[in-house]
Amino acid sequence: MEERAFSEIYRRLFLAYGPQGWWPADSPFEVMVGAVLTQATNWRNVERAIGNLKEAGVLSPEAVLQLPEEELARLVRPAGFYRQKARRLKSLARAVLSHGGTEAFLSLPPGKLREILLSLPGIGPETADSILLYAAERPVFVVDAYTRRIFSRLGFIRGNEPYEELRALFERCLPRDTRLYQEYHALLVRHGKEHCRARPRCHGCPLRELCSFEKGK
DNA sequence: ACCCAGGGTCATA
DNA sequence: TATGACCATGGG
Repeated sequence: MEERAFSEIYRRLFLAYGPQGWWPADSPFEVMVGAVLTQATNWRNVERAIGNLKEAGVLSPEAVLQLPEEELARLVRPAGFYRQKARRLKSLARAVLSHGGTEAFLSLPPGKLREILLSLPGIGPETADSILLYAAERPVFVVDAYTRRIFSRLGFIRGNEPYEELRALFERCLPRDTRLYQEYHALLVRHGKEHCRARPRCHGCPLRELCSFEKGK
């Protein structure tokens, strides 16, 4: 049904922007940390926070668990929501270690891993799936706000569907391929920032021929 | 002075 | 199921 269209959109995005090299991180645990810190937050600010963690030498589950919560909060402060994020990182680190470390944790069966992640405070479907896709490298399609906005403006969805419904839609319409999902999500974020913000800048949009949104102006 | 950013939780109806 | 308030920093 939409298989053709979804693949065509990917093709155009890749042609327009090229490979995005996601997720930008030096280790799987850094991916997990970034996934929490970037919640409703500009990536720039996340980079500062992660820089602080590296500088302090605490970018490991062991160190995060050791560090007093107030100290952790001070380090991740540039990322905003820093008190709850410090708490969230703590509980994530605790879960990782209780399953034998990052490697063992990420090697759990994907369904089981997803269940554990979702049971943690402050980890919802998008954060969990980002970890599954970019840290555990499992073929899970990540649905974020840009995905909703872009595809609703293209006319394929309303935009307010439940998370699982959209994830199922994308996974049904695309080949089950981890690299494809990684690149697709990254391209959607790139395209969203560039052309599909709340205040749209449709001029020069690589998807304009497919977009039913411009007419509404 | 606004608006927004690579969400999630909780209370309410 | 579906809104709304809240969390907080930094850039445009």
